[in-house]
Amino acid sequence: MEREEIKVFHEHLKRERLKRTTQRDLILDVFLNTEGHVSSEDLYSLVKARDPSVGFTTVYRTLKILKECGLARETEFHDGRMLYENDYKHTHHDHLICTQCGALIEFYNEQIERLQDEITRHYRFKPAHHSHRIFGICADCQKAEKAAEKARVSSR
Amino acid sequence: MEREEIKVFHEHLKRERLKRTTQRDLILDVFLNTEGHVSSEDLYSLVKARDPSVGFTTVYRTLKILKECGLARETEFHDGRMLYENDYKHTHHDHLICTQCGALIEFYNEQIERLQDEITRHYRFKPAHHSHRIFGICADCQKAEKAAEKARVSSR
DNA sequence: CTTAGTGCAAACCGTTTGCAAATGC
DNA sequence: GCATTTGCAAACGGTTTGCACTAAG
Repeated sequence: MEREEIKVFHEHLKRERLKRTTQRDLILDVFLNTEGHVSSEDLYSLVKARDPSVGFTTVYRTLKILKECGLARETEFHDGRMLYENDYKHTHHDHLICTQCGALIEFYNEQIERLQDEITRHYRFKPAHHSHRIFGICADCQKAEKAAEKARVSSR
Repeated sequence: MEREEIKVFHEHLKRERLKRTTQRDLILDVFLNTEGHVSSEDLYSLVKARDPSVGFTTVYRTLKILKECGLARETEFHDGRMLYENDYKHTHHDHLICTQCGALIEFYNEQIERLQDEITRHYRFKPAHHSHRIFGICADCQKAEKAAEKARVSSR
């Protein structure tokens, strides 16, 4: 299963006349072993743990390549940092983002996707990708808020 | 009509125990006279034209206040810069963003809005705002691309 | 007269770049 | 051998902050 992603990567390198290096192979391998969303720093420290000689710059540059060949998907969250997730043959989804605790909830809605197609067709716009994020307070944080409120009232 | 926005602003200042200053009044006034999307730099130079003594920092800080009281809406575009638009009693819309020329096409879709409500309700998520952006190539740039392609072929 | 706001410069932070040395092809 | 990649350090660009000074309430 992960073989396939490695193949995609190597074919992309060949197609673009980029070189296959031990660093790039390592970074891909580490990336494929992550779950969910990782920042470039996260990835860097994971890579560093396996080979301390690898530089930050190389991680960045490799992430860019991973994006280009569709292996990584980049999403920006509420604090302005970018997070990456494995995107190869992963079902597309968008995000609810809790601005309090940073929680990420994935959602997918067939109808919204279809409506988007309609919209782009209407404007003769050739869509490449989209970013649909809903910011707010997650269920847990709402509960915590209510509990805090209660405590405040009873202590008066 | 713009009176109303000024009132909203002054009431927000009072409510938050912030002070009304000539700079803040000026920045709001300049902002209300812009059309469409402006960057903080744009706004800064417009403000500067009316009072060269105003600093960048103050424009930033005031934009933050304008966001807080719902007068300005901040959207991030493809190059990572933030653009601001007058959001007071303006009908909500989202954006198609041309990654080639930077063109912004506004769209609004009632059904998508409704589906979003359904989704947040399902996750008991309290939505504050959303950002729905579709990136791709606008009709004009597609035309230009095709024309360039044609020229390339015929010159062979 | 007390508190908040201003403008400046410096700090910040994630990202990008210039470059000499190292590596892949 | 030639071109690309690497790691480092320095640059970048938009934003934020510390601070002495100024102005609002």
